[in-house]
Amino acid sequence: MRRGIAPVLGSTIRAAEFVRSARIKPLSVSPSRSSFQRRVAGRRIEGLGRAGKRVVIELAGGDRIVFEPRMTGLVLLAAPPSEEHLRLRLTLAGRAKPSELLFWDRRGLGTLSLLDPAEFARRLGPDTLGPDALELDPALLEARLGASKRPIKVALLDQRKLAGVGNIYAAECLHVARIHPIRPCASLKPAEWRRLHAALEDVLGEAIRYEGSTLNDGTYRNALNVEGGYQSCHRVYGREGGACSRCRGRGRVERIVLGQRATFFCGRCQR
DNA sequence: CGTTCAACCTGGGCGC
DNA sequence: TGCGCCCAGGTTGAAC
Repeated sequence: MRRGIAPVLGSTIRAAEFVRSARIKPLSVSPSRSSFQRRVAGRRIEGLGRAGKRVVIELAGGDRIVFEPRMTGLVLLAAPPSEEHLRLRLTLAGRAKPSELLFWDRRGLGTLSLLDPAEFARRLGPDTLGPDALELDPALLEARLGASKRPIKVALLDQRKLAGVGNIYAAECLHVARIHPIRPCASLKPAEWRRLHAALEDVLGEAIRYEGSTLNDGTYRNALNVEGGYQSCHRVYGREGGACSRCRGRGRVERIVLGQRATFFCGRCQR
C-alpha cells in the first residue's frame, strides 16, 4: 500500500473531504473530522511510511496521517471499487501527479487519525507495536516470542510482540517453516526459530512482490484498484480439505480456530 | 499476567 | 427469490 501511493510524495494537500453515503456508517476519525480538515489543508506530503499494518503520510510540520485499513480498507490513487464505500478524498495539488488520494472501506472497520509527533510516538510506539516482521533476525524473533506458552500462531498475530503479520501470512509462514500452529512458543527449538524467521522473510517478501492476496470476496486491491496475485500461491490458507503441496496428497489441509481466527495447516508435515 | 469473547460494520456464499 | 446463518487480510476492551 505504501509503495502504491509513492507518486503523491511531494504533493500538497488542498483539502480533505469526508465522503458519506446513506446507509453506510461514517468513517471513524481521530481526533475529529473538523480538526483533521483544518490541520491537513495546505500541507505538503514529505514522507510515506508504514507502522506495522498502518500506512503513514508524513506532513510538513511533523503531523502524520495514519490509515488503519483493518479488514477491507484501501488507500487508492485510482477510482474505487464502489462509490458507496468511499470514505475520504484528499485533493492534491502538484503537476503530473495524482490529483487525489482516496480511502475506501467496505466494512468500515478501518480508522483514520492525525497525530503530532508526540502522539505518534505514544500511540504507535514500542508499547503498542513490536519490531517489524521484516526487520528481525532469528535471535530477536525468539527473544520476542520465545518465553510465551501461547500457541505460536496466536503469538505471531500479536502486534505488540511483532508488527505486521496477519492471519493469512501467519498460516503460510508456519507451513513453510513446518511448525504446527498450536505449538507453544516456548517449545520451539533454535532450528525452528531459524526456519520461522526465514519463512517470514520469504513469504512476506513474495507476497509483497505479488502485491497481496485478493480473496474470494475480491476486496483487496492495490493503489490502482488492481487485484493482488499472492492468493494463487497460498499453500494452506483457505484450502481446507485440499492436498498439502509438500506432502503430495499424503496430508490434507485442516482448519481449526485459534484465538478466534481461522487457522489452516497440514497436520502431517507441520509438527 | 494470560485467555476468551463480544463488539465494531458490510456483504458474499451457502443451505433450505 | 428470500431468509437465516456463517464467514471474512483486524483491533479493542471487558470479564474471568
